[in-house]
Amino acid sequence: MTLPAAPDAELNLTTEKMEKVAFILKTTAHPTRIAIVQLLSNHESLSVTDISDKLNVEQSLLSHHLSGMKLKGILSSHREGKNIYYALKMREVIDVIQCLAACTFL
Amino acid sequence: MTLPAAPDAELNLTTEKMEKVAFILKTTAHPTRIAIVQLLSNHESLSVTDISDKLNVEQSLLSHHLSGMKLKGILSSHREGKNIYYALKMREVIDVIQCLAACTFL
DNA sequence: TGTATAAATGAACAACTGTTCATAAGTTTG
DNA sequence: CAAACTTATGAACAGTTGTTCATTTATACA
Repeated sequence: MTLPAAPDAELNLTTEKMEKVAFILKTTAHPTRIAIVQLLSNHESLSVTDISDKLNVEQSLLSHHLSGMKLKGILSSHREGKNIYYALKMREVIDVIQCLAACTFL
Repeated sequence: MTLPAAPDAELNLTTEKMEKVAFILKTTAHPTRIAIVQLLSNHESLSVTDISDKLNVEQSLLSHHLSGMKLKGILSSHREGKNIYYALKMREVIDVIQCLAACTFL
């Protein structure tokens, strides 16, 4: 299911928008973080240990990534007993990654 | 002209692909570099001074950005007399930025 | 209350990035 | 060839990022 590959649209962003775009790109630009987005795109919400197990990333490191992403508005979280569940808040990120992933020549 | 906003597709990338996606994101994640992509999406090819003038970025700094982007496969370049012209090689990057730019709530 | 489990935090540090500055290298033209 | 112009390069440095480790906070449950 690839995106429709808009045939070379013109790009016309304001400086402000460019900065915002750069911000999003930067915030997502990391294998672990992309894996997190992927996981949460398929799971509605997962606890830190869930994610840690599935991705094989050490608790503390994962926590740093998660809270960073939350801080930047990409994820949301809520506590449920002992666990804290994270969810994908900015779902547009999926589109972006999808879009890039479609560049098969990569 | 917004992208069709594929309604929450599932994401399923291999580790390798995730790394490549992260790489592209990282390579593009900078206001100046996004501006460069934008310029070159509208201009086929421009010399360094052209770009420097239009973006108001100092020559040396721009050169660093340009050669980085070239090294990473995003741009191409060729000499023509005194000037060196850069062009957008990996045009898929436009789609990505387009896509992100469509997230108006940003 | 004490112990176990889950997650966050903060210090420390290496690695990487963005930027500036001075200089070099390639090209044209007088 | 010298002078002018265009672009690249490399050193230096500040700032940011990714990671690890030890510790702390929060919750549950015996």
